[in-house]
Amino acid sequence: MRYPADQKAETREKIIAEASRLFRDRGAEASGIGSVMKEIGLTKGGFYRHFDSRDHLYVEAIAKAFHDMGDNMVAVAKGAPKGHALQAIIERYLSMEHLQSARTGCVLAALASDIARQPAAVRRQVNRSREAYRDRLLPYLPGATDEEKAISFSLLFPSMAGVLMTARTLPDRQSQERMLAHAREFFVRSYVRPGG
Amino acid sequence: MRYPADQKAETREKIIAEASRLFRDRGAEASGIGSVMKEIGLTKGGFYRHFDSRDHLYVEAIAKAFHDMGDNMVAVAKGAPKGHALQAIIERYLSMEHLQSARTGCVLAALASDIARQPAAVRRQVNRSREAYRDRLLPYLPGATDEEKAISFSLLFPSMAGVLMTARTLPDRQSQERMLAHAREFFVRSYVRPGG
DNA sequence: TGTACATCAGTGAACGCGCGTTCACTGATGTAC
DNA sequence: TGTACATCAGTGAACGCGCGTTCACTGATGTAC
Repeated sequence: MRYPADQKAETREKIIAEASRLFRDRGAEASGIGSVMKEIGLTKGGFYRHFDSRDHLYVEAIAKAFHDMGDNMVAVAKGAPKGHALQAIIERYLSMEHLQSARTGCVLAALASDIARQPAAVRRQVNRSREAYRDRLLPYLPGATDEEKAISFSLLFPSMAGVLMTARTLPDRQSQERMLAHAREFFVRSYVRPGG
Repeated sequence: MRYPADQKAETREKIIAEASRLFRDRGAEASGIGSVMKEIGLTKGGFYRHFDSRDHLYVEAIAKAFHDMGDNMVAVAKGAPKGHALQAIIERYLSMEHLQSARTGCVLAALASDIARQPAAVRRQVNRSREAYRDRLLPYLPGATDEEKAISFSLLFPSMAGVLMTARTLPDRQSQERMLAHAREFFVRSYVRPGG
């Protein structure tokens, strides 16, 4: 049957949003097209009216994850007391809430190893979303120039992603909380009050 | 046919070693039992003479990866000039050689997100190998007590793993080298010469 | 305004494929006598 | 020392399953007249 005018675009966005969540939550390889479509109430055959292949979805789902994460981090920064934006970002990133909500959390902590195994063409596209994410956060990062801020970003966020994903591997909540607490202390000390 | 006396144990070790490499290289989900067995010149049916299930192999393959990585890092530390063990470890970990050899490299950078998605029972076993790895590296980490050293470990290694895996996602060699170089500089400054 | 027709998002069955796992079988070696 | 037999690591075919992808079909809506 024919569907209302704007429905196709809406469905496409739903597929991307759901894939973005499922990929982060269960892993990209463990989340099939069938489960993505089922989750939004459609059948998997319809997927190919929106994407040429699963790989095309992969790139868009990751872009969406970077974008949503950017929204969250910018909101945290803007909600922080004056001069404490970066500290608020670090404390939110390295929180138990973030650890427990992988499906809406940082895509690096959830999928970086998987992205690293993709062909260069895919990684080139993913890199563009990563740079867009980075550019939105530059204002809150230490450094005299945008170049210095970009270096800060490419150290701080990968490091925090590594700590978050490692904490997620720990078998009990207390160890996780302890690792995150030490990391918050370290990163705030290193990036917010360097030398202080 | 019946096989020579010690062959069973040898085959078991070969399976674990090959799985350990393949899981890190291609991802755990992408490396089937068939490909592991084929790689060591056997057929997949024989796998079940050595393991009850794929999950049992998973835990052992990761333990083996931690153990081999421990051997490497201890060797690097012992080969370094006096007082420069930690610096040597950081520089080796954050090297292009390590970035390009995921199959023999750090299991956290390769598989931490995957481990995080495993049931608690699996994570408990993995955690024991991680602690064994940590304990071997304690002598080279900053801190007045073993507890402080353990905290240093659980900050430094997850952070470096995050940087390494993120660098692996970058689409070109120059960006990768740049990210690693900045990270080496930062981690040596933060951990080897804090305040210096 | 009313009618005939084209459109095309979504359905659901089918495809080949590789997965983890099972199992009857093989046959060189170790053991019992 | 020689022979008969038990052992069991590894083979290879088969299993059910879910994957990504294809495709003939459906039918409410938009368009042409």
